[in-house]
Parts: sequence; structure tokens; C-alpha cells
Amino acid sequence: MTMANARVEIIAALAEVFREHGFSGASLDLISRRTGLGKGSLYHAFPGGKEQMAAEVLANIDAWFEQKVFSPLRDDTKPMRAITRMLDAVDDYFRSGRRACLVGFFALGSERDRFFGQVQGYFDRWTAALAQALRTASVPERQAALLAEETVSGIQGGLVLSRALNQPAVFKQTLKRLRARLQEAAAEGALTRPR
Amino acid sequence: MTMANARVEIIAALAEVFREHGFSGASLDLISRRTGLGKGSLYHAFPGGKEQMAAEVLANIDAWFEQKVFSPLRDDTKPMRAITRMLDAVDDYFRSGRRACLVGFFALGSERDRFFGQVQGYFDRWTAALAQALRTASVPERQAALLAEETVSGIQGGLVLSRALNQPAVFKQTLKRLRARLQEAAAEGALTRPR
DNA sequence: GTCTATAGAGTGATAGAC
DNA sequence: GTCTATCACTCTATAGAC
Repeated sequence: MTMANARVEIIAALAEVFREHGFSGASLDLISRRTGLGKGSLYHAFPGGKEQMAAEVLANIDAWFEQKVFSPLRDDTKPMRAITRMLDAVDDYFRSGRRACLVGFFALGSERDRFFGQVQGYFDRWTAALAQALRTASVPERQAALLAEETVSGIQGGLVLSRALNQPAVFKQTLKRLRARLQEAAAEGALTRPR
Repeated sequence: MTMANARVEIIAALAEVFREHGFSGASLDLISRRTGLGKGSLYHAFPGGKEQMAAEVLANIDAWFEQKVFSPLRDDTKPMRAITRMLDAVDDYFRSGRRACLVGFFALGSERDRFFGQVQGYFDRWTAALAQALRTASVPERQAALLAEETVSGIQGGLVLSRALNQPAVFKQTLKRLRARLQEAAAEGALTRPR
């Protein structure tokens, strides 16, 4: 395995630990066990310590969404296809509500201030990309912005409630509702401004 | 000040600390400073330590919502009045999105398993009470259950996104949208099953 | 004296940093 | 692995109410 690939796998393991235990709950001991690396190796790879680990995890999450979700939303010539794929990707990524969103998790606590740029950027670009896809689907600008906000916020709320009740079905239902709402808006948009 | 009142104030201070720093991030030193109590006093009041403190905070939050929100939703003879008051109470309680929901925060991390009964109970009773209010407003059972879920989950999502972007307006907009949706459903319910 | 609430030094364990 | 700081927690001492 190459060095870069190893780092990707380490960051994936770090992401799970932070997701499950938060920033302060993720002890170096736990991180060491879950990555299989000694403390020395961890500080060799991340001289900035836990802060750098979390920052790189956030950057990695951001890059994944940028490639799989945001970029298609902005650039796909068929916006509704990109939206459908977004919802499928979200369902997979969050394991139908069993997995929490680390960025949303951080947003609720003091980690928001520590990693503010990354937290804000992630949600800013998600809503902006979705709003653009909706506009491409002829949804009026104001409605597109509101619906994008409702969708992104709805996904986060679905994750919270689904995890709180330990019922993945709640998250599934959330995605189903959002999918219907997005398609409905696009259908109305197409009627208002037909090609 | 009476002892009972003092305890309530201590628990309010504890709630803020847990909200801001999570369970593991809330050190006894921080708790000591924020409550103004030495460790001796803290352990005298809460022999079970941090675990008991968090459990009592959750119980306190639950009692507040039970009295101000859940109970009116279940028992008010004018369900739409109770729903309006719920949304106003929620806006106040969460300081228009500036304050996080501790129960939702715990739901995302490993605290969910530690305090599972309380986390699950809070959201279970909230959705059930809201669904009952909607049914009283003649909304069909299935739709009432779905809309209750959408509302509670929507509030949580609004809090996440609002805090992530540091824009209280996002939470305000969420409440506005949910209010409209609930009123619309009630109006339709009244048409379907007129009195 | 007894009781309850307090403070804070002191405990071993474990934290993050190197 | 080794460092020091900090962790959750315990213990002892002390204050005032009765």
C-alpha cells in the first residue's frame, strides 16, 4: 500500500472515532487503538495533534461531498438526476441514519468555533450547490434557495431524530419526503418556464 | 434562597456547560467554575458524579418540555393554539437557533447509548404529543404522525444548520415554514371532516 | 453534640504532547 | 516510551443551623 493510501485509511478511522465520541471524547488512546498506530506514529503523521487530525477529517469529508455531491449538483446538465444521486449518496453515506454527520455534530458544540470555516463552508456549499441545481431545473430563485435550505436542514434533522429513536426508518422517511418535495418543485418549475 | 431553588439554578448552569462542551468536554473544573461550587459541594449534591449531573439536566429539560409543550399538545381543547404556543416556546427556548438542543446533541454521539431512555423518551413523547394535537385538529392519523415527525426533525435540523452557518435567520425560517405546514394541514383536516 | 453544605488538598489514572 | 498537566473522584476539615 502506498503512503498516501495509508493516510486515507487512517483518516477514515479517525473520522469514525470523532463521529462516535466527538472531539474531546476521542482520546489519543482510543485513536491509537482504532488506527492501529502508536502515539509516536500519530504525532509523526499529524504534528498538530488532535486538532490537525480533526481538521484533516473535515477536509476529507468535504472533498468527498464536493466530488460526489456538490460538483454534480452544480454542473450536471440534468439537475434532477444529480439531485436523485445526491439523495442516494446521502442514504449510503449516513448508513440510512445509523451514522451521524460529523460536521453537524461539530456544529452543535464548541467545535463549531474551533473549526468554523470548515463547518460553515461545508453547509454553505451544499445549500448553494443544491439551490443552483434547482434553478437549473427552472425553480424560481427564491424558492430554490428556501428548498435547498429545507433539504439540507431536513437531512440533518432526520439524522438526529433517527439516531435519537434508534430507528433508521425515520431517516428513510425523511429522504422519501424530501425527494418528493424536490421533484414536485422541479415539476412545477418546468410548467412555469417550459423549454 | 431555598435549597430546591439553588439546585434548579445549579442544574441550569450545568445544562449550559453540557450544551456548549458536550459530556466529555465538560470537565469538573469547568463545571466547578460555572456553577460557582467546589468539587466537594458538587459531589455532595450529585454523588453519582457527572453521569448524575447529566441525567438530572436531561430530566429537567424533559420536565420543562412536558409542562410547556407536550402536555398542552395532548390536552388543549384548541390544538392549533397549543401548536402555535409550541413553536413560540421552541423559538424562545433555543434562542432563535443560537442555543443547541442538548438532547439532540447527545443523540448524535455516544451519549445516546449512555442516556438512551431519556433521549428516546424526549423525542418519542414530543412526536406523539404533536401527532395527537394534529389528530384532534382532524388531521388523518397517518398524516398526523408523519407531519409530527417532520416537525420535530425539522426543528432539530434547523438548529444544526442555523448553528453551523451562525445564522439565526435560518432557524427562524425553519419555524416559519413548519408553522405554515402545520396550519395548512389543520385547515385541510377541517375541510375533510367538518364539525 | 448532630446534621448538612461547603471548600479544596490529595488520590491514582489517564490525558495530550513530544 | 516519557513527560507534565489534567482528569474524575475522594477525603478531611470546617462552617453555621438547630
